[in-house]
Amino acid sequence: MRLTTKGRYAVTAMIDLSIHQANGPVTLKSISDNQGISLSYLEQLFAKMRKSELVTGTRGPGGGYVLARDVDHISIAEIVVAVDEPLDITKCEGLQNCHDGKRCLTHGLWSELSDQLYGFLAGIPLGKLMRQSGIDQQDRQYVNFPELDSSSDNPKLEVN
Amino acid sequence: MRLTTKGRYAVTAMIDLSIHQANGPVTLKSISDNQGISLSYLEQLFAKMRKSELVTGTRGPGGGYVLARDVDHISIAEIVVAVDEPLDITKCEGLQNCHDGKRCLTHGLWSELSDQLYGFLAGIPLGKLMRQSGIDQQDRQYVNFPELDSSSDNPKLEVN
DNA sequence: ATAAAAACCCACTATAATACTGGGTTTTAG
DNA sequence: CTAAAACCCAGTATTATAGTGGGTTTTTAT
Repeated sequence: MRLTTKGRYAVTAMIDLSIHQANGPVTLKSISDNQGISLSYLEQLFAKMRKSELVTGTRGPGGGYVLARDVDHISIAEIVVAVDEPLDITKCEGLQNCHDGKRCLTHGLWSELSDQLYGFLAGIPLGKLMRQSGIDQQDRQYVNFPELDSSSDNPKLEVN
Repeated sequence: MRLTTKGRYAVTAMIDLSIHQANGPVTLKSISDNQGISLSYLEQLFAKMRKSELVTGTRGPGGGYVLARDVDHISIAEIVVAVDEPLDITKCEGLQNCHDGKRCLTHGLWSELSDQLYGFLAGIPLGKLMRQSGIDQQDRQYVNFPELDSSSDNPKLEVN
């Protein structure tokens, strides 16, 4: 399991979507404007999330995207996995063998860690993050974070 | 907090180091051979981990690296953070302002999630992963994973 | 002393992933 | 019929990943 800026874009877009979908389908254009992500990149991300059945798109004027499921039945893990592709298995080639026929450390250990991480992110529903955004489920566009200490400029965090 | 193949390389190398350091300092050459990571790339990774005081290097013949602390006092989180650079803050520029003077969703939500993730990985000491490798603390080089179900070819995992 | 092993350092390069640009075509509401 | 939107695709710029290849210093062993 990887966790990169790409996943963050997807999660961010999904939060924006979940906030605004009460008024009907949300256009990628509006998410693009709100979150500063290019429209075409959003299209790519949503194409994947649509294939993973996290969102459904409706065409035509008044169309856009809505969540395919309730906001509390979509996990962060699902979103992240939907957009980051499985990345060709370079060394082990999916087998248990590598490095001249012996199994490498990486294979088992990272899949173990990855499993744990997946479980962790699977336990965080989109709705939880959405609620933490401090928005009152209305169509407000800009967000503040009362429960977050903004001054914690933590070196361990990497926030774009 | 990011989690990419780079972090996996670092964690893998550190596990290899922790397994072999009983016999004295471990050379990057040996880690390179064991794990199939290029020597120079390892040098880059270890330069960062040395700056983060996770390892100490000794020069000259018989030299190499050892862990700077006990295997149970180095967390996976520390290793990952040591090698993945803070990645220029593109939009918010470290401020709480973005998108025409308003605070963006991403900033607070992802740092919140990132914090949780960090806490999660901080709770996993290197020693735990090392022990899961099934090695008996001896100088055995190749590893099996009795407690892992190899047949779980899980699509959510990305294992190189 | 000298040679060799290793960290340590640096500049460059190849590959791959990220993110975007820009053009389309379909579908559908009005 | 028009326009708004999803949907699609090929290409490109930028960045990160991973590696190559050369060095210098430090230190041990001969």
